[in-house]
Amino acid sequence: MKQDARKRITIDHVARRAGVSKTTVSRYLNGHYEALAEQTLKRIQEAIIALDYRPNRMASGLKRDRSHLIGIVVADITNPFSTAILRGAEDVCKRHGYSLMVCNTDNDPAKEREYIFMLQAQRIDGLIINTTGQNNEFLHQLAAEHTPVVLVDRKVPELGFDTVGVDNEQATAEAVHYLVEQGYERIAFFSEPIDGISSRMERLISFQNVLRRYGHCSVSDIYEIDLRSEKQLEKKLDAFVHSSQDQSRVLFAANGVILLQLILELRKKGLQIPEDISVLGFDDLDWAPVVGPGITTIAQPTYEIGVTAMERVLQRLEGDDTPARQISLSGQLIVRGSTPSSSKPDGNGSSATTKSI
Amino acid sequence: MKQDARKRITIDHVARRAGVSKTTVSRYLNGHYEALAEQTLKRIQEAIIALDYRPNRMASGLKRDRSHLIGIVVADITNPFSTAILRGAEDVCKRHGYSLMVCNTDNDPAKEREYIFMLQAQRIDGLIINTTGQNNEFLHQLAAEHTPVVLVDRKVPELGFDTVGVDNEQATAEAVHYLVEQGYERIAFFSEPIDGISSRMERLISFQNVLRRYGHCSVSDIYEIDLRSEKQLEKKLDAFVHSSQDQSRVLFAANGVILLQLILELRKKGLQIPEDISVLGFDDLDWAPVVGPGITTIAQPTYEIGVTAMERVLQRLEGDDTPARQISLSGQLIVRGSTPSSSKPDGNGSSATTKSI
DNA sequence: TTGTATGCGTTATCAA
DNA sequence: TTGATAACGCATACAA
Repeated sequence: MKQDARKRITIDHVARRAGVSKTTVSRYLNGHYEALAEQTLKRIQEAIIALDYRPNRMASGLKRDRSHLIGIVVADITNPFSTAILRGAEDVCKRHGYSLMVCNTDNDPAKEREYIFMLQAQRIDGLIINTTGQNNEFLHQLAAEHTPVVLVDRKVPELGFDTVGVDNEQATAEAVHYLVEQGYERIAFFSEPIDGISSRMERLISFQNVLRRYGHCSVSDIYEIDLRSEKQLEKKLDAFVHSSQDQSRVLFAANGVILLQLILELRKKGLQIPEDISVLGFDDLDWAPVVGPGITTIAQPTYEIGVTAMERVLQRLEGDDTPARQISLSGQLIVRGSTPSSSKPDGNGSSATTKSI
Repeated sequence: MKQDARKRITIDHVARRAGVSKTTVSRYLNGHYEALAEQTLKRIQEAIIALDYRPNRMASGLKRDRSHLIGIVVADITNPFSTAILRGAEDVCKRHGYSLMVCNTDNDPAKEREYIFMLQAQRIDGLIINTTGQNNEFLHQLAAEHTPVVLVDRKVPELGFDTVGVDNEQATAEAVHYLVEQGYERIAFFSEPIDGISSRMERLISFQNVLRRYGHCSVSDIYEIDLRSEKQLEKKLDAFVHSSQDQSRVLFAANGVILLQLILELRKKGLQIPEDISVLGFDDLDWAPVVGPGITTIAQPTYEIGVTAMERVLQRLEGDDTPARQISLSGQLIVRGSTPSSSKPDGNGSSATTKSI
């Protein structure tokens, strides 16, 4: 019935051709060279090359209960933040002979759940996840099956998993501190909905803490934007812009997505950066230097987050059963022209200063 | 020896609990409801839920020679062009119960080869690849094993595979046509190294063809830039800038990466867009509207490319064995302020006109 | 409508 | 140093 009668090459063919048993071939495949006569070793090598044999990972996976697959679940694969993490994870993965299964949830808990199920069905060996926080039960299940789970960007304390992300508290504090010192009278915090998302929460809290320490009036200039609804951003930005008429003011964008949306909206309104309003954003996107006078940003070590998360998974896989670790990598404030000192309304122009924090 | 003595739930457990044989359970799992008594069907359902059973895809995959895995190999996963494709492919994949294995090659043929091997080992059911063109032999092998392969963005005629991408000829022609009509005296083509990469080649050829038709002098203003070498872009941009002193001029960036690099370099030199030099880029990146006066771009239907490629794979998987198809999706010229009519050095400001091509 | 027996390609156990 | 044999979890031919 099948088109091609010639079956695929299996370990049996290799064994036959090398004149040994498949056990012996298997030993070779798994690097037990100590237990092989030089003669047989060579014969096996030759047979493998001659037949162009490729071991079947489904078979060995079934037997050993190891798929060599690592799942990675991100909120939005088109977000540069996610892809940088992906790339970091991928590089490490490859080096260790694992492959990545990538899943995109759009922050939808239902989609996330479906993906977790799929990944479980594939018997992934480990999982890196930027979770919505709504599927803790299923994540727990994974862990109970001894599948290491590492959370990136977002923490869920009750899960007790390893966690990797930027140090939001420090990075935000540094940036807000800087803005206050630049003399801004009004500093607005724009974020996607906080929900229970730890990274957003941490940034908000740090933002408010710093302002409170300074006795700054902007403690309540907080705007949560659901980008799925058309006009929210426009309205809320309007509200802030009008309420801060004639004051020196700056927008703190809590992530790269909201940063871009804010800049688009400012442009639509004909507001100039920084003449009419200043801007600072979390996430140092590649276009930040070329928009307006250059956008001041907080650079996240996204690639390293991916690398670190993946390394954590591999360590767990190798038997590390020390308590869960919360790993925070530090961010870096990159000052550009979008946040000039508010007394002297001009500034550094296109030069960029970086400041480790 | 193992930590957890409780083994995983298998089809056997379900069978036992439901009081049937595993054959029957298997029938249920595969949707052969016609062959099941309502009674047993219910009992099986209950057992599955009670035990929270998840079929093991490695096992079923081994038996059926189907992994439910689709490989996707891209040159650079941090490039928005790639991620948009990824997202399209992913959406379709998910709808059909497949999962994506994502691989990143950095345009390195060696890496590409390693990944192809890995994917073969995992017995992927299909492959979408943005290939370097240096591993045709191995891609052929895959096809010989009846694994559908679909090429995105780059064609390799001798491979005889399905192909999905933007219509480079049309899109480029439209854009160059537009630039000529805007009255530019010098139009420079900047691209990453053409090598044998079909999409780059097609854009170049179309570029030159249009200029020739017009008897335009810029037919040889061609610059290939290897971005891995530090100063190449700077030097070549310098060369063009100096050679076109006092002429109206525009940069045609053949993809999004080179576009951004050009803009960064212009800024470093203190050259204004469009006062000192105009710019047009292939790939409508999300920041294009907010850089300078807005960058005129060619929008590629990247998401649709991903969707279409994945659909092609699935069709092949379902037995479609019609001849290979070359699918070209049309691009869209999006006119913004970076390419004003060169006679009247001002223009549309921030408004954008789109023009289907 | 259901069950028995066999095999998918690999690894692990045990014996030689 | 090597090999025979029995799993791994599932699907299928065939029988009942």
